Amino acid sequence: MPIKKQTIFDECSMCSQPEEMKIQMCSVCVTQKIIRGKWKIVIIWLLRDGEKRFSELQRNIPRINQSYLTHQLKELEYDGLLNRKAYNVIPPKVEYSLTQKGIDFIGVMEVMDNWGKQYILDFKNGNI
Amino acid sequence: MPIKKQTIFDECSMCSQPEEMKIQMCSVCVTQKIIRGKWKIVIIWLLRDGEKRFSELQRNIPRINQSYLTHQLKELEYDGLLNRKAYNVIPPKVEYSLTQKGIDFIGVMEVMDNWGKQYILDFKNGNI
DNA sequence: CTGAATCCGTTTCGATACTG
DNA sequence: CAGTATCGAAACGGATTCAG
Repeated sequence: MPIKKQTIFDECSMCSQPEEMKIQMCSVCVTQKIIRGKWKIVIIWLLRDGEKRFSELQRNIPRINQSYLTHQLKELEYDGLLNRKAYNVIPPKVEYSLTQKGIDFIGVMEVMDNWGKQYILDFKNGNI
Repeated sequence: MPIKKQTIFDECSMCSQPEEMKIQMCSVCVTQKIIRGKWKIVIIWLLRDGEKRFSELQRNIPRINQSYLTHQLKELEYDGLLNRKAYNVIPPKVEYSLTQKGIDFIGVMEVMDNWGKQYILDFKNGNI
């Protein structure tokens, strides 16, 4: 799984369309791509309190497998949402933390949280 | 692709975990699942001004194929974000519109839009 | 016009084993 | 401890054909 640069910028679904079809979606699409990975929002959420080591993340996301966690972290790093700080020691030690952009993203997740809470509530009350 | 009921409620990635690992993620996960489908946010966005016919949606999302559009619409309908109104005429006529829950979701997308705009800006300025 | 059904390639994700 | 490498299953999504 080679990742060289931003993973979310390849192309927006709409912005390659003819002018009359273009809608202001690119920015929403970019944001969507950030969180399409199954575990990315969990990773960001776990890092909101401060930096964590690889193994801490792994412990807190029990059903993720190691290689995929690495992959998701790498994508988030290349996309500029988190910092990776590797200490040159044995055994290895790597700490991940949110960048400013990652911190800002928490705001998006809070809105998602609100909407989702209400959705779940309505669902339980049989309104959906 | 059979869809019987809510597509996003199967289970949250985290809430089946032991208590000490459970984090308040379910509501965020639910919201994420709404928009994981490649075209769902575009569909919702296109419907924000009012109801549209199937063919209008198809015209406005040129690169989607018909059967997949049907599928995405069905999921959004079952998940309670949009209404499907079928007229019993020939040729067939079906109109889609947002439910209240779908309208509320626009708010989430606006926050995503803001974050994404800033992200794109920072990217263009070489800050990412 | 609005689907349904089928086929099929791609991407995502999980399991496992190995490395410095 | 924090990765790589490899394999395979499952989900996603596109193309095509058919139907009322």
